[in-house]
Formats: sequence, C-alpha cells, structure tokens
Amino acid sequence: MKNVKIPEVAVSRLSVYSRFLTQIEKSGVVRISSGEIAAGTGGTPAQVRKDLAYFGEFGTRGVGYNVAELNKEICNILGIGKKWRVILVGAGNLGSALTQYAGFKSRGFDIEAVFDNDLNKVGLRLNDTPVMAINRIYDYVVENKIDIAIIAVPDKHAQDIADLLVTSGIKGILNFAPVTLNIPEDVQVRNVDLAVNLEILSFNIVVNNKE
Amino acid sequence: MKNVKIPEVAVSRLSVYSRFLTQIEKSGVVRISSGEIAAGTGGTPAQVRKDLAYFGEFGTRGVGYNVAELNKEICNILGIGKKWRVILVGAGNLGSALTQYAGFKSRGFDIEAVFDNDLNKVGLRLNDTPVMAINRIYDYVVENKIDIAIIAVPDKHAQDIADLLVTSGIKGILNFAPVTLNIPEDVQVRNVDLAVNLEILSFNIVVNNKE
DNA sequence: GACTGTGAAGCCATTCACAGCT
DNA sequence: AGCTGTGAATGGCTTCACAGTC
Repeated sequence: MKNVKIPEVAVSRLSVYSRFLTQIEKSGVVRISSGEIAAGTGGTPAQVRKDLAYFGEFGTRGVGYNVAELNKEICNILGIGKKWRVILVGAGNLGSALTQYAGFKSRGFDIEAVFDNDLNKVGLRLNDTPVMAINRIYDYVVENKIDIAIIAVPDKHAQDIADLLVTSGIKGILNFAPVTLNIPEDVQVRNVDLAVNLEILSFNIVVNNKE
Repeated sequence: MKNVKIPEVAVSRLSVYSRFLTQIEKSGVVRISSGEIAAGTGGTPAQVRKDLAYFGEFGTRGVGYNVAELNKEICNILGIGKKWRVILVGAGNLGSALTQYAGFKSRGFDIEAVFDNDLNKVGLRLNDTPVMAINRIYDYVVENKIDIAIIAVPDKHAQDIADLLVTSGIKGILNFAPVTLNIPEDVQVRNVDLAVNLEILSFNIVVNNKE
C-alpha cells in the first residue's frame, strides 16, 4: 500500500463503486471503464481512477477493468470479507430495523447479538438474533472478541454505552444516536445522523428555490 | 445572505451545532463561546466562527453568542420551522422505524403519510401515520403540495419511485436505498447509505491496526 | 484508437493570526 | 482581558492533460 494519506471521501466512494460492481457483475458484464463506473455512481472518470490509484493499479491501459477482479480488490481494501464480529445496542424501532437490514448482511456484516435494557425484550429473538441484557455487554464483547458495535439507543444513554464498549475493547462504533460521542482516538467512530441529512436537504431546497 | 458558495460540510456542521445548542438551552445556559460549541460538537473554534460567518454576524466580540438567539438563526438558515410536508415510501422495517423516529419530529419534520405496495398494509396506521397504496403517490403529492419524500424501498424499486416522485413535483428526496438515483438537477437528493458507513468504519479499523 | 495511471494545476476548505469590539 | 469576525496562508481534494500501454 502506498504511504499517502487517503481522503475519507475516497473510501466512501470505493464503497459505492463496489456496490455498483457487484450489481454489474450479476448482469454478466466482464469489463468496465472508469467512465462507465463514473456514470453508474454519479462521479467523474478521473476521480474513479484517482480513487483506485491510491491503492494500486487494477486496470489495463487501453482496455479498462475486469469487473469481478476490481470488485474483489476493493472489498479487500475496505476490509469486507474479514468476518467482522458485530453487535447492536438498542432494540427499539431503529435497532430492530438495523438488525434485519439486508444491506449489512449482503456486505458481510452480520449482527450476532442485540443488547437492550428492557427486560421484556431480553431472551427474545429479533429475526433470529438473540436479545441480551445491557449488563452482559462487557463480558460478551471480551469473550467473543467483538470488533464493531452499532449504537441505536436514545441520546441520553449513548455516551454511557459508548464508554462501556470502549472499556470492553471494541475497535469501532457506528453511532446512530444524535449526539457527539467522546471516544479515545484509537477507537474508530462513524456517526450516522438521520436528522442532519434531512436538514441539509431542507437547506438545499431553500437555496435552490431562491435562484 | 452573502453571495459566497457555502460548503455542504459547513451546512451539516450547522445542523450539529443547532442540535447541541438546543440541548444546552434546555440546561439553562444563556451565553456560549465558539470554543465551547467546538468542544461540544467535536470541531475547532475557528471553524465554528467561519461556518457562522458564511451567514452573518451572530455574536458579540469579547462576549460570545446568545444560545437561544444563535439557535434560532441557525434554524432559520437550515429551513427548520418552515413546516415542510414530508411523506415516506416503503413501510418495511426501515420505513416503519423512520416513521416513528423521534429525531425527525423533534426537529420539525413530521411524516404525514406512508406509501407501500403491500395491500395488506394499506389502510393500517403506522404509529398514527396512515399507510396508502403506491399508486396514490402522484395525486397525494400534487394535491397536498408535498415537499420532501423519504425513500425506504428495496433497491430495485428505488429508481421507479424516484421517477414517480419527480414527476409529481417533489422538491427533495432523502434516499435510503443503496443505489445511485438518476434525478434531474432541480430536485435535491441526499443519500444515506448505511452499509457504506460500516465499510468506512471497517477500513478505518484496518488502517488503524496497521500503524 | 481507447483507456489507464499520474504529475501538475486549479480549486476549495480549514487553520492561522490579528484587527476590532465589549 | 476576552472573544468574534475575517483576510491571508496553508493544506487537501479534484480536475486537467498527457505519457504510457494494449
């Protein structure tokens, strides 16, 4: 791997390319050019090539890329197929939906346990995934070497849960609670803020209508 | 408003500031500095000031910002409180969760109708929101002047739904389907790709462990 | 001729540092 | 003295344009 700092946006685009390639691959296409990838993912050909160039040379000049091969390379880069061990905290509406979200499973992220503080839910199964009590998180994460936790609890509990997960030795947190978590640098965090996205949309609509 | 192009990241940060200020306001704090906002939202003081400066002068030199006032200004900028009319398409797991998501309602985005192609669901209510048949989307959007639609249908149907919404005259689309939608430029789109976020996290964990 | 890979240029966002105000 | 507002400097991402390869 080259020793250049890779922009996070480039990584997110790689993820989109991979999704597109997976779909293209199914339809039987073998070869593809940077221009076609760009057209299918809403980017530019130069950017597609640059993003890939951060990691190596995957194409053939004058020809293009082999769809299956390129997709495999990108999956390697992203760490897909590493068999990540994932848990989810918060069996509310959003948590339940995420537990059953096909988009995670199909990309190799399989949630193996759900934790909740509602004892009525503990012991049940959420679409085959067992629901356990919050106070079992620490032991479970340590014993099963869990890599990633998805936080889908109400705002007020998010930081406490995050602290607990950090103490347990979690490597990454995907946070759906609309709060800024305080997390040590060596633990990776991604915030998915649903309301923020609606507000950006709202802003863009207003600006667009003014022109 | 100044005639400078505003970075979209700045807008997303404004949204986070606002959320933070709302919370701070509740706890009774009246005045706040850019440094405190930065500390509470994971940014830098200079960036907070710059983000605000795109839109005007909201603070007092030597003093800071009035929490309530600043929050109101930001809400105006973002178009919150404009009484947006919002519908959701796709009453599956994710769609149901989003319909009941408190983070939307508390920020002024109230989903008023849900559409689904499953006739068993049509006529029911999802947490008080009526579920209607997909073929009623066009009329409903036109008659009720719907501004924003949230797409939470399976990938394969997303583009068709998007086309239908565009034809109906929708202004903005928040898309949860993991596909790149083809939409005319005057309609605003935001993609929330849940799997992409997990994949970026996965990438970051791998990179972090190599160092 | 077609398309990749890449240095260089251009553009945009962030950070710095300080003038201006309270 | 403390904090905002902002031009200038820096840093980073994107686009350009072309050499290299098939």
